[in-house]
Amino acid sequence: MDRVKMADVAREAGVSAMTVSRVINGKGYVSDETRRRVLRVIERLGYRPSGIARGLATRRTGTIGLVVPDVANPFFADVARGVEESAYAEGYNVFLCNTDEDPQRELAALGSLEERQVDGLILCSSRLTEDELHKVVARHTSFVLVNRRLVGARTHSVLLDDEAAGRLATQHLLRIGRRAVGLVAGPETSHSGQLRAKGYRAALAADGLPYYPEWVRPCAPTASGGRQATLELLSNHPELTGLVCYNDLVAVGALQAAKDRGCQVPADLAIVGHDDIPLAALVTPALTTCRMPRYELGTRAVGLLLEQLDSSAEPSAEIVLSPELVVRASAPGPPETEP
Amino acid sequence: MDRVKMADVAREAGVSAMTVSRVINGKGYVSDETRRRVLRVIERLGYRPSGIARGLATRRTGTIGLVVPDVANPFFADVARGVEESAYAEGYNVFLCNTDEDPQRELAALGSLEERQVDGLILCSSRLTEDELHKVVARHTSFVLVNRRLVGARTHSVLLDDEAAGRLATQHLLRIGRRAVGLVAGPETSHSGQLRAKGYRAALAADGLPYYPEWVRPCAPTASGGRQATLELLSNHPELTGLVCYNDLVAVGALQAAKDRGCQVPADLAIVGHDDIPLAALVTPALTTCRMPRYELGTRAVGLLLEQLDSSAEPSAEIVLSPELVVRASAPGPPETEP
DNA sequence: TATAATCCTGTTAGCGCTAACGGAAACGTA
DNA sequence: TACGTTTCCGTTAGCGCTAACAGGATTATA
Repeated sequence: MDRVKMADVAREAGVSAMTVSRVINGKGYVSDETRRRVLRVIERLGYRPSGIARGLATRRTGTIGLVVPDVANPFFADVARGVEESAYAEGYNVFLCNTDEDPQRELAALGSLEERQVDGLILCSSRLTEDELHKVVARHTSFVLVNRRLVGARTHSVLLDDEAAGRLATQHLLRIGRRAVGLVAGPETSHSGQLRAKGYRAALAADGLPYYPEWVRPCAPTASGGRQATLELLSNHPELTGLVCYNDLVAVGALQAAKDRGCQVPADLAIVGHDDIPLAALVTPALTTCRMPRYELGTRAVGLLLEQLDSSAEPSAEIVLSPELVVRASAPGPPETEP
Repeated sequence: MDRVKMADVAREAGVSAMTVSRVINGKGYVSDETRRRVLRVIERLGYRPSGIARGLATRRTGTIGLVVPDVANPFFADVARGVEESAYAEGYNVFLCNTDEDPQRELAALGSLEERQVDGLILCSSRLTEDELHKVVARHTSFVLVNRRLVGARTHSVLLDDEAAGRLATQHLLRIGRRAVGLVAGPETSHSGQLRAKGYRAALAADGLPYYPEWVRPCAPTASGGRQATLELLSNHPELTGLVCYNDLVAVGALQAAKDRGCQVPADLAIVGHDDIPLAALVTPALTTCRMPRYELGTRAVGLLLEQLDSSAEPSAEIVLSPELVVRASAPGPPETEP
């Protein structure tokens, strides 16, 4: 039992395949009577056009490739959701490739998507070297980087202002009177982590406070990484009254470490995370955190990509999305002051 | 600048396009010398075959469609990861469609995937009616249902034993001496929820305990739904010493409700969740839960799908995956007994 | 040496659709 | 009425690859 082809519909409707194509694509001219006749046959035969054949003829597949390091990470899941819903609304389908944080997997996925002739590519938090990334970008006319910049390339990017996030988190602690504020910094190789640390230092300087490197600890980007780094920090520096954490997962580890040491949160130690993943609101005490608009990362990336598809030789564009402080029990806001 | 075609490679290598195809696909006979010459030209020109053209000629696209209700839900994210990694290992790419729990979106996604001529479809936790589902299945030769059964259809399914999960969770509480065990049941329309409730009742009966309907409360499948239902249960039935919860999110809500009422967990009230999402290990106290092998749901679904693709007219197969109890602080195990 | 099988390569037709163009009829305007 | 424009439909060629077959050369065996 073969699939119904346009030629089958054409024969039954007594028109050419090209007329059927015109009806389906709403192009050119078709009389109302002819259109009705064709649509009736389409309905009766249950015809569905072949996107494959269409892609070959038009050199457009109506697909977008999205490459993410780990779809089970709530951060990337939200980006994927943003991409998928925006793309779907514009009639595109998304090929999602998960690379398990492996650059080799990433290169393979990109190659595979090229063979499938996706109309454009969105590459999220790439783990490739700058060299590799330049080569990849050169092969595609429509490409958007998410959460990564590439200097010297005609590439669109959607970024998060990680420096502002680090500053905002630190400022909040300073504003509620915490003067001994440490940083659980995440992986030393993390570009986001470095920018958040820069924001931390900038907030201290803006308040005229000294920066103590011994109050800063790198860690794995996991709850247990955060727990361990916090235990070490608190045991060497019991004077700390606040902690800025690389992300919410690390902050949950810090909560656990505080409990391990009989430290009350927020009374003895106030804690601030980053990202506002769903977990942040569900732990006790709920986390104060810098919310990063992940879903919007996805939707804006699609926006940029579609602009590229609709026009040619655009100069590269860069969108930077700003964080927003979400105040919860782990670091409550300052007391209300009378106006 | 046009993409390099097989014909370009053929011209430079001084062979026909068909020989290039043979080299690329490792089919038929090609002399070593010719193969080397062709591969050199492929490398030099940076040729990548068109998967689109190949799909049209071979009627195989090397793609699998996966439809999930919410990719940001950790349950489905893990299924997606399992599918993607298994498929990738077999040389397939996955089209992931997110339906936002909307049956109309689901039907649209399925139609779209049909046009793209995916080689097979995996439909996860479908929200379609039985009628609708029958119609969808009839259009595809290769189809796998995940976490849903369809009676009267030649369809493969991969299922979770939700009844066993409910039984296991309840048995654990009974084993640690909790005789007044309630159930926060999740949505009344949830098939999984109904099976877990059945398992709860079976475990009570197996211990010769009476079933009290007033100890059972439906709720939304969210933390706040769980919190509210638990508050109501505890206020009407302060005699309860244990709670089985529909899933981990609902169980976190129950933790919050217990704290609201000054109830110590597990001393006054032991709590068990379902699914073992990452959150379960990160809250305090960490949740005892029934771990459902979501990643394996995905990998087994791909396995079944590939079997279908490799042979014809297979009878329908059904795989049922079993839960596993993960004991944590919210409901610790029984004290060790001397052998 | 004759025959059959294997190796190697090229040619042909087709997968299912669409861009581009052409021809005819109908319509609008001067 | 003549001319230009619009509407309507069909034909042609092609998108980039591959299944199937054919023809010639080489190898193995009786």
